[in-house]
Amino acid sequence: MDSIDLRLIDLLRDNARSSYAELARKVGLSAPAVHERVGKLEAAGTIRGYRAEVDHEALGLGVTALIGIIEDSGADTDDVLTAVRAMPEVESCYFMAGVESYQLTVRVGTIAELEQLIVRINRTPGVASTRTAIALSTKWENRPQPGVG
Amino acid sequence: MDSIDLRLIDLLRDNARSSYAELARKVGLSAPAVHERVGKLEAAGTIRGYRAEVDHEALGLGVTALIGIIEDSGADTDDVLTAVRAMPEVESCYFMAGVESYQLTVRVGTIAELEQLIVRINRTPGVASTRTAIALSTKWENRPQPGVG
DNA sequence: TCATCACCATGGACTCCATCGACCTTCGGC
DNA sequence: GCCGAAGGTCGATGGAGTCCATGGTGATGA
Repeated sequence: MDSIDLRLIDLLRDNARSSYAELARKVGLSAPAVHERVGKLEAAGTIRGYRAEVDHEALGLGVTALIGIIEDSGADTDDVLTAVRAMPEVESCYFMAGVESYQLTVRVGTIAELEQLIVRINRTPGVASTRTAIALSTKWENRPQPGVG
Repeated sequence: MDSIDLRLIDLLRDNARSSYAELARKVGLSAPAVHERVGKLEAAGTIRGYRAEVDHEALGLGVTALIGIIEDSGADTDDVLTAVRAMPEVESCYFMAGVESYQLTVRVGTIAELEQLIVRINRTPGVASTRTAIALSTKWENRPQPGVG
């Protein structure tokens, strides 16, 4: 994990479809060398995968919301987690410090669908209550942190 | 935008480095046809880009937090936004409905750095107060929603 | 200080892919 | 029924991906 690895990571976070030859030119190595380095970063889990970023509105998922979950005292946390994991609308899920055990990022097409999702989460065993905040607009998302990160 | 486009999007969200030939095999078209479809999806903005996903802990950014910003009454929203945009630690930024105008996802290396970041945000003109919640663990992030999205 | 070992980059070779042009099919409108 | 547009397949070619053998370099230990 040296500075060349970091540059490769930066380049791949900027454009994951760059060819190895292009990466090699940019970092000043040969293509096989880059190939091996990237392979090792993948094997080590430093690079987890490659994702296309989409325009959610264009795909009919124009409503983004953040939902905090407060658990029942004595609830089995794994049950809540399993139930939430089964909901495809939940894009991200963090286990939090504080009153709200989980913080979710969800994406749905309409406010009506959001309502149904909230109802479903509230009905989940172990969930005491939820708090929902709706994103009116997304300024930016998943912006890579250059240099290190 | 037909079902083949949606499948291509799903495949690219799963692995953005798939070759056109591989995508072609999976959707039952020729490679040039897939090439043209993907190019159109990119040109239309439906596909915004391709990003490598990294293990943030491995890169020394093990602390994730969510920060809500309450603005001063009468503050210029653009000033706050510009200031926050200049902070590389801020990975995502949503403009929200509710008391907290902005919701940020931030990533730093240590709690000390988080403290400094919060101080910096609080000192930003237009910011009345902030509310920070720390993620103890990330259950999942940026999970693609299959089928549509 | 020198020998040894392990690791990594290089360069070549071979296979496969990206991509362009030409032609074909299908569908809508006239 | 004909024509044009859109979008598909096919074929060719230039370049990329990837494997392998070789050589150089830095660290370790005697």
